[in-house]
Amino acid sequence: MPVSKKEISPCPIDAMLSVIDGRWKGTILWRLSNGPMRTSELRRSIPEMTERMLIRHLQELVRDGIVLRKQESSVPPCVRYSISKYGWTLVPVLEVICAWGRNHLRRACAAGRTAEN
Amino acid sequence: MPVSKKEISPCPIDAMLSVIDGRWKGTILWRLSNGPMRTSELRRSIPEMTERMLIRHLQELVRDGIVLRKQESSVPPCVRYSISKYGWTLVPVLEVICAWGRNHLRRACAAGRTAEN
DNA sequence: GTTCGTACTGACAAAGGTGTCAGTAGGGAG
DNA sequence: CTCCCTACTGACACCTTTGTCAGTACGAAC
Repeated sequence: MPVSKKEISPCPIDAMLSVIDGRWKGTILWRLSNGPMRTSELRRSIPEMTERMLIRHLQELVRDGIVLRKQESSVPPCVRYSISKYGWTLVPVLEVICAWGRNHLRRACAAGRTAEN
Repeated sequence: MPVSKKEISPCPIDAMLSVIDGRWKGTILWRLSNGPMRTSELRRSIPEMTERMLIRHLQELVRDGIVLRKQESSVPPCVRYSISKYGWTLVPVLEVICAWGRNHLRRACAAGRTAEN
């Protein structure tokens, strides 16, 4: 089930990126940062994403210890995902990334190709 | 010349990741953070990377305004790359990423699979 | 008794990033 | 005259990630 970089690189930047990297992981984490959600809730909240991808990403996030999976084995199965205590240490990092990205987008929009510096 | 995500996503996290993402970009930036370097110097300093990849990544970094290309048109061509003023705004972000990654690697090594939470 | 919903899996095709290989120009060394 | 060095390009194969499609179990609703 390949979703992110296969082997664990000793480079810390790569290590961090391998956790975040994956087409929808950022979005999933973003949704979960508002509180626990069921699989189907998550899927419906990101319509462009397929269920297959959701599950593959969730499994990786769980494997990496970022997300917690809690199953109430009722008969229509009910699984709830939430950000783990460890996962919360990731959130400030995402915020830094997000801040830079926002600035980058502004720059990309504003300057078609003006000042480089 | 595909190296990173094709279309510009409106998501700031994706925007930032598209700048960093690429097998060798982190390493290249790391090397350049010690000062300007020639193409061949860079290539030799990262032996596992091919010249082709170096150049593709450098071109993207230049396109994104992170890296500056300075050509002295002497007869054996001499091109020097350096981190731009804008590129330096990225460095603290990389440091945050790196710090988290380092911690993550420690955790991954120490805990084969011990405490989750 | 067929259909719906849940959370998932497996097989497979389509995209896209990465790597390999050869080739470019022009001066210097041998 | 040939080879080496520089920085770079183009064609192409490979492999990983992404996406599509069908199928699983089980109970509840109709």
